[in-house]
Amino acid sequence: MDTVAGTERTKGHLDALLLALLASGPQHGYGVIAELRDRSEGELDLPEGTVYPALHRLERAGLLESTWAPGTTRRRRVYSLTAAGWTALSAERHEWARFSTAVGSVLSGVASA
Amino acid sequence: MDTVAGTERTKGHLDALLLALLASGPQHGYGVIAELRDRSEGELDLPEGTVYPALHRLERAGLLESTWAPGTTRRRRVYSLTAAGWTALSAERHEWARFSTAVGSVLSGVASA
DNA sequence: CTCTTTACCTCGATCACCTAGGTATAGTGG
DNA sequence: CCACTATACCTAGGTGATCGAGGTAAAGAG
Repeated sequence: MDTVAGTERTKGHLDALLLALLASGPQHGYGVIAELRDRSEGELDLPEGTVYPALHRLERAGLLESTWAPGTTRRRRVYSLTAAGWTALSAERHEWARFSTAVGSVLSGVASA
Repeated sequence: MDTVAGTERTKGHLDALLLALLASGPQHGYGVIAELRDRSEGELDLPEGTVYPALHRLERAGLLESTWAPGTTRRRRVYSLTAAGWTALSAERHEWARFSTAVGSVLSGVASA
């Protein structure tokens, strides 16, 4: 079957995913993709063309910072959260909570009126 | 504050929301918007420019059918699920479950490797 | 008789995301 | 030693979902 991304959309939650993943520690682009796949049990398999530009954008926005990995054989740009990134992550988590609760209650057919 | 939609972010789950809402019974466009708002406690406040075209699209796709409400004073196009619509809803529910589980486990920082 | 609410509709812009393409290095099997 | 695969990075441009803005009309409220 189709994993969510690849054929489908990450649906506006890309930033949250990237920030959350980098909350466990610095990671480079290719590694981010792999870990996202692992943690979601294959469900989230984002293309490079999605992830790299997003990392650049988050860095420009001041939520991430990066350095070329020192002492590594292969060239790797390693990203980590800035203070602003942690704040943003917190906001994203709350938003996800609100959003998923809202969608969940509609999908499960809860009438509130 | 910002509700999720309006600033956007319903991204990709629109069909699921509309089908799920109509699963509780036939409803017209304006009513769909209002009920979505109620059931999500104001969180999902979708603009008409989003909902009406989506209903038309779902009808063209054979997932919904509509009639002009008989005996109503005001003109209302009432939508209800077709058999295909119920099937699609079931699929959408599963997909939401998989997607939200995946995002949830990334956001909560679960390492599976 | 005006204002607000209900109720419908569509065009066009925006922007997030993906596809497709490209570079280069390190390890592996023959 | 040479091809192949995996790692690792990157971007230009297309596409399509969603929304903003605008428009019509009838009904109830004041």
